[in-house]
Amino acid sequence: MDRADAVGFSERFPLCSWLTAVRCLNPAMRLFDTLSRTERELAPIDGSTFRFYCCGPTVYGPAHIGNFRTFVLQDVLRRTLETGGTRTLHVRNITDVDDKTIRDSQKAGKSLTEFTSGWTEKFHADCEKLGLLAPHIEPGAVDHIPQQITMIETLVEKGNAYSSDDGSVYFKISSFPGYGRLSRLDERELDLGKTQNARSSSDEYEKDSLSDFVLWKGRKPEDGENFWPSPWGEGRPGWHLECSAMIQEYLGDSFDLHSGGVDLVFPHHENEIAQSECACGGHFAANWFHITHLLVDGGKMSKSLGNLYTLEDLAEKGFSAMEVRYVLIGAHYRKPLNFTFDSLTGAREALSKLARGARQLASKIEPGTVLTSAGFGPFQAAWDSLTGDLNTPGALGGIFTGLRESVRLTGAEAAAALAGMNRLLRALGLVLPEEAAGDAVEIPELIRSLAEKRWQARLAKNWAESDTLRAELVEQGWLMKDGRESYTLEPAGN
RNA sequence: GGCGGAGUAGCCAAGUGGUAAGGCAAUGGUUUGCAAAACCGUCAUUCGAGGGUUCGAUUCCCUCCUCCGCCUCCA
Repeated sequence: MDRADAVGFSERFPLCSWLTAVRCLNPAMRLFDTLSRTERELAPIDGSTFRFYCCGPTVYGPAHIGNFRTFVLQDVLRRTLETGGTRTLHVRNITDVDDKTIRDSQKAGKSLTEFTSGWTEKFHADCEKLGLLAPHIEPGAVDHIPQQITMIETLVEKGNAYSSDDGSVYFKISSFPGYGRLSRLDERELDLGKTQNARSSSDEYEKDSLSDFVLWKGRKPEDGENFWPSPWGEGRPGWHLECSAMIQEYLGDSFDLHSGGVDLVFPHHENEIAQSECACGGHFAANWFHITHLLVDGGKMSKSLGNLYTLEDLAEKGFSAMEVRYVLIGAHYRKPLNFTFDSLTGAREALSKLARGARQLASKIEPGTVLTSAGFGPFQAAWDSLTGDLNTPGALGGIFTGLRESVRLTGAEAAAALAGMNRLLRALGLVLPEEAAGDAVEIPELIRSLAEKRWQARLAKNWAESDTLRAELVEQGWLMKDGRESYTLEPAGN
């Protein structure tokens, strides 16, 4: 199957020799598809570029590490595909108009755009710290109002949507038989009939069926300045429709993969399928990739429990974004991941162990050797884990195992192993700590002189004074480590 | 209540119808004036509980317990 596919690829692209070679060595990866509930091989449906869409953040505050679990795993998926020689087109939106962005921008006394662009910038800064590749296209909903209106018009024309008296437009779920397939919603669960309580409920908009969802929201006073003209009067787009319209704009009617957190399966993605397949008439996404939620200390993350962390919160506690990334890829994406501070500390140790391993491997290679090997050497098992349903913890384990195996390697074999390891690290998006990272820390003059005093005492074999001074340094929060010819100082207990 | 997912050593976690990867922590050793760091070694007869199928199950089936997610705009 894999081989046959590779042959087909080379026939289609006879000139892409290096790409073909990579593909032959590393056949396309496999990934579990939420809709079909099977593991499937990921191959671009257009034969050249793997085009995928990720539901991005709603920019009304800082993203937390739970959000980033999703974005990091999406990043690993992209990196793995690219490492395997597949070209990608990555689209991730910014949700910049919805109830929360409007509400909070008003609270902040800012315009919606001013408010959301601030949080978008913050999001980008966090992404960069985490080593996330920037999407090729990052559309915002506000910039795509015409496309959204066009899609709604199409749905109304086709009889899949209807407008109500208050200027809102709803999608008629009963017009799409496939509704509920992704989330396995039993039809009995849906209230498909016209009900009286729909009209009399506290719901703010008028719709025929309780299950019907809004495509366009008629203007309301609390929207403030945030409304746009439309054939149904002034208003703003519904959240679900934003994604469908932007997907059609940048990826067309059909594309390779759609992704988001599990919570988006229903109703968001279910609704997207309904809108897009009714409006465009084709098959929407070929694959669905959903990332399970992060737990903190075994439970749900929430502000009230005080366990909702942002990168900034963790940085204040002395943890780097790369350490956070390591923790986030430390569990399989379809299983819950329990985030703890112990695992963050563990990530620090694990990362420096990887860095030592890489340095040791590099030390066995002639300087100037070009790492051209296309294989993975002792890290083949790690690569197989990664390309087999994106098993990131399996891949991490495989790197450590491969590192142990490569201890015996020399020359060209060591070079090939290092090339394989680097390729894996790139796929996982891990950047290893530099050897002398501690040098960046500023050491106060008092500490310097204490350390120097102790070093002299130690050279004079005055152990008692030496130990007293070291204890004093610890009290000041500094750890002094003796080397053969000199010493190092680092902040203790971080 | 409905649907979906998870329970593997102190912690974070892979994995498999044939007898449990890896990381952290812990611990023994080498080294060090002593430490730290580094390096070498040890570390689950057992995979939530109880049944069943099987030559054999942690892995398949059933029941139970616990936890988590979704059930209309939360990644």
